[in-house]
Amino acid sequence: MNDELSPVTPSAVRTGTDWLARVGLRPTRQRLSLAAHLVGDGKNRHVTAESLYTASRTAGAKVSLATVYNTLRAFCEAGLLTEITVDGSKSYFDTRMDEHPHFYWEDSHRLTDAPVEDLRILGLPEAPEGTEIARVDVVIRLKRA
Amino acid sequence: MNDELSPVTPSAVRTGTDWLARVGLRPTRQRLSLAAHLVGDGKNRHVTAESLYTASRTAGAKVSLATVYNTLRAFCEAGLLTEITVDGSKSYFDTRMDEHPHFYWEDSHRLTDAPVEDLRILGLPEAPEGTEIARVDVVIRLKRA
DNA sequence: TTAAGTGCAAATTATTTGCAGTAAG
DNA sequence: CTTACTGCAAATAATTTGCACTTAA
Repeated sequence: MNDELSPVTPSAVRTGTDWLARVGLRPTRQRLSLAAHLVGDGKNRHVTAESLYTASRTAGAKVSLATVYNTLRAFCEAGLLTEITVDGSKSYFDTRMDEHPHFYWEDSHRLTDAPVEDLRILGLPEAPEGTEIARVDVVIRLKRA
Repeated sequence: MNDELSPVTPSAVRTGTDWLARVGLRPTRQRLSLAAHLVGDGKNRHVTAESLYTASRTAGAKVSLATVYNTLRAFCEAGLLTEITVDGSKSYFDTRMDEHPHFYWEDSHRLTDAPVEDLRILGLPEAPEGTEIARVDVVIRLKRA
């Protein structure tokens, strides 16, 4: 639920290491530090390249922004993250891999999980000929009341 | 359903003129030509700045890309269009203003209306304290079967 | 050792903006 | 006339890439 910073404890590093090992990604220093931030405390997180970069550097890690971009892409391709688009300008990355709805806070530009255990989408159309449904994205846009 | 080109007939121009008049936007040559493409045939359409620019020029209109961008933005602010984000890289603009789900064709990067009259979303969470739901976006991502 | 990963800086892509010229009311 | 609109070209923002260097296996 909290989104940006998780302390990079030894156990966080361990978790991150396993996370990478699971998909056969080479555990480099920077990947480990990014992984620790992403999954270190077991909670799921929503980051942008910029926010993860800032968080990592603040925690003392030495990574370049380009590597953060490349790493996020690599994690996505390996199936460790999902990319979510809500804002047009930037991409968000979510550590939670199952299909679930999001809150998008329009004023602060933040993305969080929507607390829904019982969301039901009924009457979903068939996928047209020759296609299949890859995913259904549900984004609940919130504005200040 | 068809998305890019609509013939710019006299009646299309008339429709476009009314469309602009409704929100008090000055009917300049380029706005009229873009409007004719967008709502000229009464069907709703999904365009990107680039696709509308190309379509307009192909039809002989003289507009600059910058003006297409500015105009799309103006139309949005005036409540004539909705901006939809699915792709991260580009923005799509929809002439249909009510809340409705979309198909996003991942291979061709096209956006169309999903044919659903009876889509029901149940169990939607409450908007958190101090916020209200601005809109719920549903995007059905299609991939080649 | 050796292919994969990293970090710059330069390149790309989508979009916005400044400002001089043009046209609508 | 007068203010809004248009069209370039230059500016910006997010992201990617080329390439020499480093490092995990």
